[in-house]
Amino acid sequence: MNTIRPYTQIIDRLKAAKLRPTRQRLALSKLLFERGDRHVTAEQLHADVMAAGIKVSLATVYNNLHQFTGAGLLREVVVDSGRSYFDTNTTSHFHFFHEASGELEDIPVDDLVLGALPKLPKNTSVKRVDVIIRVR
Amino acid sequence: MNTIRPYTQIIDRLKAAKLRPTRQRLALSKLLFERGDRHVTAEQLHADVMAAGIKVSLATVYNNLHQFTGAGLLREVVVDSGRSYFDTNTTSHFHFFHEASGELEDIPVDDLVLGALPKLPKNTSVKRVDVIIRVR
DNA sequence: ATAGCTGCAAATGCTTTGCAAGGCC
DNA sequence: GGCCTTGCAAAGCATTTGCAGCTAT
Repeated sequence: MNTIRPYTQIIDRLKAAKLRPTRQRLALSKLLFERGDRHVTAEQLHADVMAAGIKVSLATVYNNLHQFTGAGLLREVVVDSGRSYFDTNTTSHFHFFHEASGELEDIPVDDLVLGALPKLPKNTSVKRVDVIIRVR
Repeated sequence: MNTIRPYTQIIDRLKAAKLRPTRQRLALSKLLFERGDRHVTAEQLHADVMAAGIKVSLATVYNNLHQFTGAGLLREVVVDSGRSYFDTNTTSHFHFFHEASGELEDIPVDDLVLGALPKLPKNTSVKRVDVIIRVR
């Protein structure tokens, strides 16, 4: 059957983020957070959720991806100008980008260690460090 | 005066890249390659070249930026989905990105050393490593 | 009841493309 | 002359926004 059951765990997570567990949001959350680490584009997630039989507009997918990102449940990874990936792994880690397939792959944390950070520009603090190894 | 003199050095560089030294291409080259390291967007460069009194269309700026990139004279840096920077420094180095101003800044090579690269996915080779430290 | 969500379609912003006219070799 | 370049305007694409109607609490 195609109904999405309202999993307590996900609902609690959404409540903690002050996001109402609507039908659409629940469906998206299930796809994102119950399948392990994922790297999805808005289009892909939209296709997924439609395939699961839940009607959600693409605009709503975008809105939710950004709300999740704002709440710290997702991390946005920019690879191309013109395409954003959303990563369900919000811990500090880096990526391989496969130019041929357009896929993102996590780099195991221990496999790439950054040396000491450089001296930062005056009056700034680090918001995030992005490392992308482009392979083909 | 506003005329751009056809600098031999630049012309040779263009010839080596099999790009005809047209008036527009020369003007763009001068702005890009005679001012030290620069990080420009297509829009910025277009504004610069217009300010220098040479009429160049935005499409031509894009075309040339890509031709230069293809010829290895520039390097494209993706920071945002929806905005591309072109870097005149084509040597291996990393960047600070100032979120507030939208500016890119080179990190001195010695200031950030990458540890050993991780094991690559099967049948792949590294095309490029991008490191962006986002500060605010 | 009401603040928050959603869907749709239109708008946006950057970038690319098609094609006729122009310029370099 | 022939081929590369350019300019313009139109098209493309991913993403955002405005707003009327819906829904969770």
